[in-house]
Amino acid sequence: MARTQGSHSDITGPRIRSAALKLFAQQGYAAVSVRQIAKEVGVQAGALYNYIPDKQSLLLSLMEGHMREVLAAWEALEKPDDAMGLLESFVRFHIRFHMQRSDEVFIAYMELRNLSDENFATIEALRRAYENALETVLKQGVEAGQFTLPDTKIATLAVIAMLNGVMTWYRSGGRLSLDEVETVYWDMVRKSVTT
Amino acid sequence: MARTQGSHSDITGPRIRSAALKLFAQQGYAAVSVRQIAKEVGVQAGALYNYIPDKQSLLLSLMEGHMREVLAAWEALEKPDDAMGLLESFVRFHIRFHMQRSDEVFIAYMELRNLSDENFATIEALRRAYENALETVLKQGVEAGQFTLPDTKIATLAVIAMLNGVMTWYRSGGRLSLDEVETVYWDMVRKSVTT
DNA sequence: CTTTTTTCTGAACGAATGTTCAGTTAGCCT
DNA sequence: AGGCTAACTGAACATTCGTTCAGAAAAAAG
Repeated sequence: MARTQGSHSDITGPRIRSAALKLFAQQGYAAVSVRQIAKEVGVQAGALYNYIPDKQSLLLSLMEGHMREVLAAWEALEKPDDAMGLLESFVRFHIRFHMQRSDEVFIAYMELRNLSDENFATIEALRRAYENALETVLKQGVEAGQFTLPDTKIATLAVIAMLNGVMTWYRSGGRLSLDEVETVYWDMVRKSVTT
Repeated sequence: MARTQGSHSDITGPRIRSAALKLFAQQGYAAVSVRQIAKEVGVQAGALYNYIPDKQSLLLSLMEGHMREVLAAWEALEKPDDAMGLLESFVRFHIRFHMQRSDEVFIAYMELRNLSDENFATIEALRRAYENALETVLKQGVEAGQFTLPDTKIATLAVIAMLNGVMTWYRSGGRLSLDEVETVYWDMVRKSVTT
């Protein structure tokens, strides 16, 4: 056997990415073998190398793609002008967007240490850009006198950490709807940044 | 060569644990080889098996030991009676204790997926016990009318996630002292649970 | 239908993995 | 001083790892 029936580059490529995404999130980059990914796709290990230079590049590509999508989605979002409305937008956006892509998020935050120095710097810069989006909102609110924060940098990291916590426990179909969860978190965030 | 100069069981044992702890935290359980740990200790790979049954047991032992220490330290802490004081105690305790053991914390939260089902259940139960310590405080505060929370379970997870965020960025010798960081976080937590 | 190109197989590579164990030596006990 | 035992070495085991590549088969092009 060689080329199989119905085999196409534009189908196998994405399938490799999504299989790798799922497995990396489940077991971790280092614990997943190339052969495991190939098996999930239904192909031999060697075939992957028509699509990726090596395993590390696959990881980088997944992480970079995700980070750019988050940033683009936030940019594209219609936002109110005032700081309070902006912060609520951010909280709800963050929870909703990240819940839909829990695998990507998990990888982007957990596999940083498996990146080479150069690749790490790339991803780190993108993450900083996203954090800056939130810090900008917080700063605006502090200047307008709407928020009371001793340190917007710490507050930024604290809020993001808090929101990311959702993904460790929330499962759709549970006790609360996603909208209810958003509201609960928004209440806590709002109170934590105001007096 | 065989037994080396100055070799002792009561020295090598702990050294294996601390080397493994450091390496697992840095690179992840799956990415660290038994030979790597042995090299850090200054010993051959086979020697480790005088101290551990296998690699997985070493991971479990590190995680379980850490979780039990956290629980014991919280139990042993002198605590005030009122919910507000209790919550502040918890926030400051959590940050201080976990900052001193960032490697342990990182492993305990990140390597759960590398545990067998049985071992996972063991660790998960301990983690639940710690979360319950916080939830008990929150419930007490809600009953006393000091806290306003729609859902103590979510609030528990949100607060812990927020506090754990410290460890991703705080480095001693930075702009803020640990005490200042504690205070900033306590302010945010306090405001988030009150009206 | 024939040729070319794309896509994949299957085998192979050296290196690294976790684990076992017979043998060797250092430190302790008498 | 000599024997015993605890502590370790070094080699070996079968697997598995990421990666390469010649060749085969399917699809596309002519």
